[in-house]
Amino acid sequence: MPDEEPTSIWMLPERQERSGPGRRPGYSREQVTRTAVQIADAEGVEAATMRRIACELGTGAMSLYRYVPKRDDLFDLMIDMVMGEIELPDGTSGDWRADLSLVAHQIRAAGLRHSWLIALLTSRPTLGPQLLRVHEFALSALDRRGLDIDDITGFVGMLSDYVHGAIRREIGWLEEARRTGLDPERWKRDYIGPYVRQVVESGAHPLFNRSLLESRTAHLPPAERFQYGLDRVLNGIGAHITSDISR
Amino acid sequence: MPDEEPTSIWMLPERQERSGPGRRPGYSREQVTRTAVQIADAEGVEAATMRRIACELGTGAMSLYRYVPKRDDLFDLMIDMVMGEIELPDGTSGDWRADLSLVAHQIRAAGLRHSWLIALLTSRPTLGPQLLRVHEFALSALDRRGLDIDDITGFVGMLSDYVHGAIRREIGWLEEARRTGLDPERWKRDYIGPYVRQVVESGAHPLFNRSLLESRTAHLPPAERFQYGLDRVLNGIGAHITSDISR
DNA sequence: CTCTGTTTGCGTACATCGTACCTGAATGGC
DNA sequence: GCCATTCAGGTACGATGTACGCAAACAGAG
Repeated sequence: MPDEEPTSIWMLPERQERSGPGRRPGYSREQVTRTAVQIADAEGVEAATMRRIACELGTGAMSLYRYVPKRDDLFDLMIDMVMGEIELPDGTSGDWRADLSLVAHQIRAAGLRHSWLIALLTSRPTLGPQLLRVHEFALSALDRRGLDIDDITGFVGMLSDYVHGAIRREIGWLEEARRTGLDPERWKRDYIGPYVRQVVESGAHPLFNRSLLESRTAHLPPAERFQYGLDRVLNGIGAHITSDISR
Repeated sequence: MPDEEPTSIWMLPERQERSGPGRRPGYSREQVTRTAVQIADAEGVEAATMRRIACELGTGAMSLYRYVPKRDDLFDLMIDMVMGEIELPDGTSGDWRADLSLVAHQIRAAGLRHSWLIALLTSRPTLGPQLLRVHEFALSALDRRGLDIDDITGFVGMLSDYVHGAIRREIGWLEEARRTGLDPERWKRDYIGPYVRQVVESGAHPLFNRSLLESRTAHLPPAERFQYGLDRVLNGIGAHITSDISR
């Protein structure tokens, strides 16, 4: 029956190990996904091709299609595997600020460990079980605080937007240098450097210049810069919480 | 001299129209970019291949490389052309809230007109002249309000993150349906629908369920929903402005 | 054990992509 | 009119996702 009707990867169960006579599957969906994640970590997501993953597993490219319907579905699986690395307590603590900070820092850590994560996560809507788990934790951190569900959803979205944007700003240029093949040093000096210098020296963008030259947080450790922006987002949320002694 | 050393597209001038004897260029960088934008608008950015663009212009694929070094550079040019559509007054009005709202709504409009814009814009750091113009306007809207440059940059980044995220949420599912080739109706009913229903019925994510089922803004016109979140972001900024009667 | 039906492993093949290279035509200066 | 120069565009290469089909492996029936 080759006419698999197209359905979400999360609805499509993996081939059972013992469904009847025939060869036993030599690999698993989870194993394929883990290999793809490892390759993407080491060489970028564009290196995680079907052939390369299969080669790493010691098999042929087409074998992977026994475990994953399409390459895009594999991306969803990779995202969800990495979201599974995010460790959260069983329930919220009651301190919404601490809970949301925890989620934010955990996602940042995952995004730094896997530099392809944010690009994939924001390139397409995906709703894997692990992502849902993290999302639900963030939502419940703001529950029972006098906010209606639309505000809760909106604030979590706002936080999410900030985290994704901040991580992108943190690794964006580095990733771009790697993607073009140049080493970051040379890329910065010979490729983007001259242009930025020209823009600065033109004097046409005074505030942009100040944000480059006069910034103090720009030379802060990235983690502190992240926290700096995160605090502003959390303050924005706190301003809408009536009993806002942050707990 | 074919050893063009790699440099930013913004530093690489277009071939002069009259540099010496030889044929006159039949096209222009701007013309190639506009064609690419039109194709991407109509059929998605993945349809704007070098061959397709050239075909549309009535020429061969390789001819385009006389105007654009690489395909990625063409993406930067497309982004900047669309950012050029954003109309802003010559200077800020003095009402920072109105100015930032204007930028946000203009970017949203551009993102809806060109459904590929946000995906490209957030997939790689780019700094074209038109993007710089818009960025500078947003920065200067918050200038002279008692904020230091780090706060100004941070708030504009926060706003930018929200706008990108909100647009993605607005067109994300629609785009995904188009990308997979199914019509949105069928995609929603047969593809993602059953999974979401299963998630909801499992009852494992009560707040996620409420955000789907009890939301009032979810059934609001998209423009109002955008404004709803935008107001929250602007409130967050306003809370940090000392003389905050919004002007 | 032998046979048979089922399921997986995987090689082959195809369409499509970006783009390196090369040939030939067009064109302005002498 | 000749020539150096420059662009148009065909051909070609390597890489991609993946449709297709065949051979191998294995469980159960006889």
